[in-house]
Amino acid sequence: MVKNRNFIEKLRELGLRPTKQRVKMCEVLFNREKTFHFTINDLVKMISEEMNEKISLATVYNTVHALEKKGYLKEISINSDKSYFDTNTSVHHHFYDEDTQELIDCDGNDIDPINIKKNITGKKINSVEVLVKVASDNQNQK
Amino acid sequence: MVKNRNFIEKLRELGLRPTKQRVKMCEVLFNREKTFHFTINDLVKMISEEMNEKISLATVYNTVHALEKKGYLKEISINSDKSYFDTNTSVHHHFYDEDTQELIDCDGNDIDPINIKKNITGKKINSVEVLVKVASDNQNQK
DNA sequence: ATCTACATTATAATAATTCTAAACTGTTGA
DNA sequence: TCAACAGTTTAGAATTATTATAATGTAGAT
Ligand SMILES: [Mn+2]
Ligand SMILES: [Mn+2]
Ligand SMILES: [Zn+2]
Ligand SMILES: [Zn+2]
Repeated sequence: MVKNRNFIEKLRELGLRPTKQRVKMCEVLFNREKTFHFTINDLVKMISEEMNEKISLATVYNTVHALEKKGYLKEISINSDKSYFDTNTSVHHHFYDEDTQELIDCDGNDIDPINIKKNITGKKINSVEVLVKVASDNQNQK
Repeated sequence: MVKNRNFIEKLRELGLRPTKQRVKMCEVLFNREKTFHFTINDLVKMISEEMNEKISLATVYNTVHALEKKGYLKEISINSDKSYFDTNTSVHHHFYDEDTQELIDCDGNDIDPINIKKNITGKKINSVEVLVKVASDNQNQK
């Protein structure tokens, strides 16, 4: 989503009413240089730091899912108890640091294109994603 | 885990007491020809079908996690609200059918080995897993 | 301005997972 | 033999993550 822009217009274009909750969330999510990864709880914390009134947790879920459906957020699968979201909606792979529980984007040329030789009859491929789990090198050292 | 075997011995070898709950769970999980994927709820259903007394949900979680730690179960990441587990503990990739919410194993030669060119300093790679999401071909057809 | 239909919010409910107190079991030593 | 004790295991209670829905808000239509 375009940075430093009137999110009111932008939300209207998407068919979403530009409520104060949504505009604030868009500012927190998209008014920045780099894309980033977050959990719902991270986001709630970020919002409350920038805002006096608090947005209800359910509304944060609602809006995140609305923006996901419109293609402005992506959900990332991790072996974990909570969902991660990504403001980088391009097709890309991830490193997951099991020590810090942080996601790191894989650049296009960090991993060669994946060639899938099998195909499931009647099904088409929607996405191909690689997850590389990493952890501290000196975990079990002598 | 070896099929058609005395799970009592086997559990003892792992340092787990062979309680009736655990032995029954091992039978349900490992006394079969092929490996399979399941959610905790799937497993509870399978157990109650084969057993009169029911095992508490917390115990199912405990035992699944114990077997996972011992390397006899693997957790699989999916964009979803529940965890999937796999009795196939080898390194392998998956197709995920978004229509039926079923996991399908990728054979070794369905996907070429993934070459990771980037490395995170001080971190070692623990796993590299590909998830291929598929869905019905004629979803949005004219 | 008022009505109406739909969109949105946020509380209440549910589902998934974990915590922990009570029950169990294996070991030790009288 | 068999308490006493120290883990271990179970499962009900508690917590956390997510969703359902009742209440509230809003954009036309009249
Ligand atoms: Mn989602
Ligand atoms: Mn786990
Ligand atoms: Zn990313
Ligand atoms: Zn598998």
